[in-house]
Amino acid sequence: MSQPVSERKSIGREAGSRAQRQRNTDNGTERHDAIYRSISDAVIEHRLKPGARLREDALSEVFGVSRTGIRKILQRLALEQLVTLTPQRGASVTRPTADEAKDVFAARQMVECGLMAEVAKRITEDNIRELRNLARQERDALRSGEQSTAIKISAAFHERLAQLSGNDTLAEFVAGLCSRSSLILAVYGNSGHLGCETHDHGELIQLLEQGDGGQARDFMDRHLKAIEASLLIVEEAAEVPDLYRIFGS
Amino acid sequence: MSQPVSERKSIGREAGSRAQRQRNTDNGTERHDAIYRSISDAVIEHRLKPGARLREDALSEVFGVSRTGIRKILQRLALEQLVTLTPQRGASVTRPTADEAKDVFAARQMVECGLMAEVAKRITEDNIRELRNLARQERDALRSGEQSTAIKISAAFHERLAQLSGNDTLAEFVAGLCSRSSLILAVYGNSGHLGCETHDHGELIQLLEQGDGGQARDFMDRHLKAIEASLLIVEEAAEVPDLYRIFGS
DNA sequence: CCTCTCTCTATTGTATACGAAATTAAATGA
DNA sequence: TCATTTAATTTCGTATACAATAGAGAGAGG
Repeated sequence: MSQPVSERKSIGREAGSRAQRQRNTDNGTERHDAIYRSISDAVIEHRLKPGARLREDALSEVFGVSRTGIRKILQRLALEQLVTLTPQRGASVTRPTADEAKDVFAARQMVECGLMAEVAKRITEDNIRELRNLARQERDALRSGEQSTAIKISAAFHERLAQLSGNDTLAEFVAGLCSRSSLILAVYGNSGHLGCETHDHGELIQLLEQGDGGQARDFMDRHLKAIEASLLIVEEAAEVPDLYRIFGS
Repeated sequence: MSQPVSERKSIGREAGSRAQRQRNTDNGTERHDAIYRSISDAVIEHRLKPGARLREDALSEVFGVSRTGIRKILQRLALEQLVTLTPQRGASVTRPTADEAKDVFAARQMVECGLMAEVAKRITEDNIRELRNLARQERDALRSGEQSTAIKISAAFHERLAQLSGNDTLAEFVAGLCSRSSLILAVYGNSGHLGCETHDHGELIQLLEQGDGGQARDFMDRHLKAIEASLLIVEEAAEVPDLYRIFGS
């Protein structure tokens, strides 16, 4: 369980090497993007659990790309805080701390709520349709019990919403926050009571359709507060327990 | 001027190679960080102008590190939007567009203003002293006509302010925005009328010292609006001019 | 039986070499 | 004289090889 990748060490070893040799001709950027998304999704959907080590060799064998490319991807993931890169020990899926969770949700509350007015102003019929579509997919995933898929789609919903504000910088920031939130939900989430309530997003869309930015903002505020409140934040053990304090002097 | 680095091509060529070979023993991360800061500062202080190409082997010769390390640093800078990495043509200092400038300042307004209340609550005597120190340094730099230094210190001031909120995620975001702002100021800045007025920061510190979060927020709002208003945004030429529209049908 | 130390292996960090793509310059034809 | 095509040079993208380090495991001593 702690080495989720190395289980498949033997998959496509020589085949991978050959494939990548030939692929040199076509556009490598796409391939790297695909791998990036692949790992990112695995982390977000909790198929790679926090703390899992991501060895460069193993990844390069699985994806048939040399370590150089993997390192690039890993660095990108590290800057998004999805993986942690410890200096001489390699990469591992980040294990978000309670503080981090608090910060991320505070950030989301500030930015996403702040964006609602602009979104309500700029939203079009097409956008509404698209959002409804996402909300429906999320509901379906939730019904069929695919929690991780639901979490991913929920993140995509919030991400798209931020994009509609027209501010690319803030949209990108929100996207990063949503990814991290997915990870946080995967760790601290109460499995019985998933992050976003099913009907929440639908209601929000309705408010936006009416062009009521103020109410949308308030709704988003409650929505995010509700998600945060649903987290099971356990006070984590200190790295090195303070035995003196615990056992008296 | 368009190849600001290659002028010094011959500096420390073999010496660099030897040095790095030996330096393998001590911590290489520091060296990379130093190079990163070096380039970052050069961009922020406008010694490297927007559009300037950053050739990998030129940088590797200047800093005495192999291209591999340079690439890593360049990617980090690219993710912070300080340099642009065009697929098959290498790295260059990003030339912020007017839209980007607008987005960045909108983001700063939302986040930095939103943070003021928390900052006012948490600020300590030591923090006040530190901020006053920065404000003084900025004033001095401005008096001696060192605009680029003043811009850098001003960014550091805003950055530190955000850190005091205790929300690391938002603080990092603000730090990135400040770097980009420096670049924007370097491009669109009216040289007669530098971004932050000298007395502004001092006044802000005073409001924070009094613990008046509301007023601090309003002040920051005006402050950022003033900076943005001071920008000389020229409508940029479209990549490919629409000749039909210009010359009639 | 537990703990401490030493060695060895596994994994990362860095440099270098090779191959591909793009831009530039020159040459030739219209 | 200008445009078009081709060749050459420059620069990036990727793989591989080698060096260094941290962690695990075994062995010895208490």
